[in-house]
Amino acid sequence: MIDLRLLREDPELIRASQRLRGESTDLVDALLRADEERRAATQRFEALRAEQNSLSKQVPRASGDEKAALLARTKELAGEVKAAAAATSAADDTLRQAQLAVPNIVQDGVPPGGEDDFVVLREVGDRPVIENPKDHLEIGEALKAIDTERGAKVSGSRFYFLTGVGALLQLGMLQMAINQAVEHGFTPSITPSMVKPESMEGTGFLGAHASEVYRLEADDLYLVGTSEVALAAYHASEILDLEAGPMRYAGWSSCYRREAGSYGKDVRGILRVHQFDKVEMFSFCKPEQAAEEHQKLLAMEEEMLAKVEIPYRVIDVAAGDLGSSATRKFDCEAWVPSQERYREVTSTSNCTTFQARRLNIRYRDADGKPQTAATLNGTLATTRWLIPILENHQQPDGSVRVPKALQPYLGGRDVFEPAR
RNA sequence: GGAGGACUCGCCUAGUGGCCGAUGGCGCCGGUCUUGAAAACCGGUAUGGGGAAACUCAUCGUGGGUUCGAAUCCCACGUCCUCCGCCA
Repeated sequence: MIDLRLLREDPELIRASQRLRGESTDLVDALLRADEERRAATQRFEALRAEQNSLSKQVPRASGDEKAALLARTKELAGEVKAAAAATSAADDTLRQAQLAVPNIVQDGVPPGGEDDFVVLREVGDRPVIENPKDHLEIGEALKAIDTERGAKVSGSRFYFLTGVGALLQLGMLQMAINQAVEHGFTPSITPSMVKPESMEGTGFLGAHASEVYRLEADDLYLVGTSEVALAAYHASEILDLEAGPMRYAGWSSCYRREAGSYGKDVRGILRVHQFDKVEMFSFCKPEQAAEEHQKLLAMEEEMLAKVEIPYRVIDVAAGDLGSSATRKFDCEAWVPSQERYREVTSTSNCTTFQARRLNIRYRDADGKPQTAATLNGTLATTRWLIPILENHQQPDGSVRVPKALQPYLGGRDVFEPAR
């Protein structure tokens, strides 16, 4: 949610941001109107309520005719107050809806435009020279590491089994991610993968992407698409102590995505699946620290990518592709030899106070006054990483070299041989 | 699944229809005293909204209801605890 004070002071700032995103400025004007109306409704209600309170106080002291007159008036007032209260709460709802409709303000420097208008910040690592590269599924099947056929048999399309070295590789990689996070002072966390509607709503995943989310009707719960949801909601309605610096978490969870509307897209292998595992970083900090923290999360991602020895590039995502909560977003895209292109493997977003405002997450400023905190998130490793790991390290004989940093997590193995 | 009990300001607690945004203790912050500290004493110590301000409104798990008036009465829900049953 946008800060309403900022909206009142400088609506043009928000209109400009909307234009950068390629979205309508009407939403901003609707929000301004809703804000205006809510304040008017509030004032009407409060005037009536104040009168009611003061007359009510006189009732016990009055007697006889005076009391009867007072009661008659207060009785009448009670009805008016009730009506005014209803109008106020309707105005509150309208305001909230209008506020939810306006995305975060785009940070200065974000490239304008849509999905294809990102700016490449850097390319890191040398792409391996591989003749007729096999894709990850072919490699994974040969290693008996990935089984999408049985995934489909058991659960349907976009499901898979990781078996043998595939299972070990994923566990090792995620363990390595957790260890790195711990080294950097993050609190390792294993989080619920089912959450209440308000947690889902609070993190902003029930907006434009509601159709991406699995809902458990019978229990009124949602399956999370990332542990960001649980980690963000973890401190909901709390006042955090951020004096010692940002509070950082690394959440390990399974993630669930419906992938509605992506029929026929990336259907082969495990690039786009309904369920995967992920270690996600999440930071709570003061707003003035957020941009620096964003760089820190990006550096964490790059450190992981270096450890698995994958060539990648970092992109500065364009305004129109930011999603509603982010003010800026950097993706790391790994080189996928079989596709001869880069594919997203991490994403880190600076949500400034946008998400925390919804979730009512605050800290105390130098004057001891509560202020809305900033939140940021970023990917440290996911199942999808297995794709560039397998493909970039494939050998002509069908084996796969294990990156050095990963070897300790795999009992010292330095190569995966195809199963006989 | 069934039967009970509880939910108040960081923590513990008082409060059974108007004088309660709410008592007291602990903790915390500031001050006095002290070479310094402790102790003692004094003062302060929820959050949000509206308003230029004076001020005002809301919040006692959540949402409804009764009433001129609700922390207090009624209903529903949630969470936690105890017991019984059932399943790991």
